[in-house]
Amino acid sequence: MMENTEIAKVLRDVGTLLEIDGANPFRVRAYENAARTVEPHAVPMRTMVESGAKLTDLPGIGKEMASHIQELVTTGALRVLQDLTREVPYTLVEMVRLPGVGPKRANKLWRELGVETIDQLEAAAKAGAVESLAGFGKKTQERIVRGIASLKKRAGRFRLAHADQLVEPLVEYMRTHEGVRRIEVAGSYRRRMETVGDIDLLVIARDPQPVMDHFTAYERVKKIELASGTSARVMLQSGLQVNLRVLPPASYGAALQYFTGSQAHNVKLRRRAVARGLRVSEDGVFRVPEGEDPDAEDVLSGERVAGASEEDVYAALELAWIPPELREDRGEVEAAAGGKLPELVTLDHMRGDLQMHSTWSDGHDGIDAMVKGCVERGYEYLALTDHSKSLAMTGGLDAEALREQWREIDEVQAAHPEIRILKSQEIDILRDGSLDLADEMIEQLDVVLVSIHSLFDLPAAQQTNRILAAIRHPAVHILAHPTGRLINEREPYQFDLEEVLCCCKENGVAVELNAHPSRLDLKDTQLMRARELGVKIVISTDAHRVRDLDLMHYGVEQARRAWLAPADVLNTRPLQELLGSLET
DNA sequence: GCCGTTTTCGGCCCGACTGTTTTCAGTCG
Repeated sequence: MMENTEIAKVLRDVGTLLEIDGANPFRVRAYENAARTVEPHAVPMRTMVESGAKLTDLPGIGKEMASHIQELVTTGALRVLQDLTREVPYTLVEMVRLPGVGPKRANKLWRELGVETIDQLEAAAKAGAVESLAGFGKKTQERIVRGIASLKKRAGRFRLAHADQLVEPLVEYMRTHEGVRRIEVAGSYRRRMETVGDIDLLVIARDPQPVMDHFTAYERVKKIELASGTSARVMLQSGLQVNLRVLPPASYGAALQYFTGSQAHNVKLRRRAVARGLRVSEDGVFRVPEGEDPDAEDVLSGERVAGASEEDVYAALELAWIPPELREDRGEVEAAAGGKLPELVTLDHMRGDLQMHSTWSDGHDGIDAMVKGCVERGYEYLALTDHSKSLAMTGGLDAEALREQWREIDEVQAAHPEIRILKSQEIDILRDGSLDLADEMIEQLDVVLVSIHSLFDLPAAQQTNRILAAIRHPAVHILAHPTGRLINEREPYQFDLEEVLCCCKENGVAVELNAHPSRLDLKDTQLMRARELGVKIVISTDAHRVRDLDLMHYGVEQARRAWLAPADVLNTRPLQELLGSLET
């Protein structure tokens, strides 16, 4: 059974292989477009196929794509892909993702050097065989080596949102078993880390075996790696490893605490326990009998003082319950001991979204739809931030187009007095730090958002100066996705973030926490630093369609990992207060 | 391969940068 993300991946891979093979570029794009439709679609393709829904009604899905999707859903494979991989090695798809390597170069590397895998490419590049190829050179070769190193660093980790898509149906499936009394996902997933390596599933059940059998029988399981007693480990078809532990009610809280981690957090807790004559394990909290070595292996000796719930585990250590997002040993244990845990921001605190796009540039939905989407989510305001003109590929707006857009905004605003539409633009920061819109236009915007979308490889000093110049523009309010990273895809550009944050502070410019799960930019530790410096922070989805507005929770989760309270986040404030604090 | 129609073909976001060239292909967003 395939999820939409997996179907999208297959379609995308077919497109990439066709591209390497030199196929018609528009045909290639058709596969990419189809993937972009399938991936975020609310209804699973398998449900649509089962119910006989017309797939060709979806944008970018014609007769051919519909039949591909049908085939994938029913057989789990795609004939077209199999045929194609007889022509072009499947592994070249991965190569194309390296910065500096596109379809043409991948083709050349393969045909002229016989390179098919990343490992072979690495060997060839390190041996200096790549630079001698026509169209390649020393710099490209070095770039490839760097790209591979970066790729290997993140091997096997899934973006949180990707993991969500795989884990949610699995949890639903597990719940359908009558023996499952309670189920929780622990680990880095529960701490809402930006990427996760594997999944830890905890289940309370009286009788473990039927639950274990149910788990290993999940149709998306590719391989059962281990299954005995009360624990199992499987590999899903997506490559995600999932561990299951079936537990008795009495130790559920202790196990949940233990398997949620982090390692560093748990070490700190156990140290605290020892100082109180206690021992914490995944089975519970125990009082160490007089004269016994607290590090002894026999974990079940001594009186059990806690373990059924996480709250009582923490309470036994004289600690308030600590939200999972904080459990990184960044001072949360000390804070919990001193009653100084922060009141963390929640989704309910958010009163508006300050970055989104419409069909005026590269968004999928019109202004009216986006506004209604924000109304439905209970927001008081939103900022419409279509791109500026130098981003030609997105259909960025020049001054004239922007004025036209304002007329439409005024109309939509008149129809929706219940929400305030803030006129804004995501203005490109040009090479020299100047902005991609005339000052007389900028001055008329309610919110001025600036960001970088070009020249990612400038030397650090130059990049820093470029950003500083933009921040110093007196009209600028928000620096969007400040580091430019794409999780698992692209490293941040090189610049001095500390200097930029200080400059934001001096100039009253807020930094964005871009909530899109492929960005989450700034990241948690950087946000902590921003907050420490007194820099204002906003959380925005960067939505390109109505559904993307729901990505706000990823931003909030990341903010919680950074200890942010509602007061630290400007768009938790009512409209007038927000506008006031953007100006100062 | 999709789409829309001026309805079964012809068009499909496009401009800039980089490193390789010696006038530009390939990559990127």
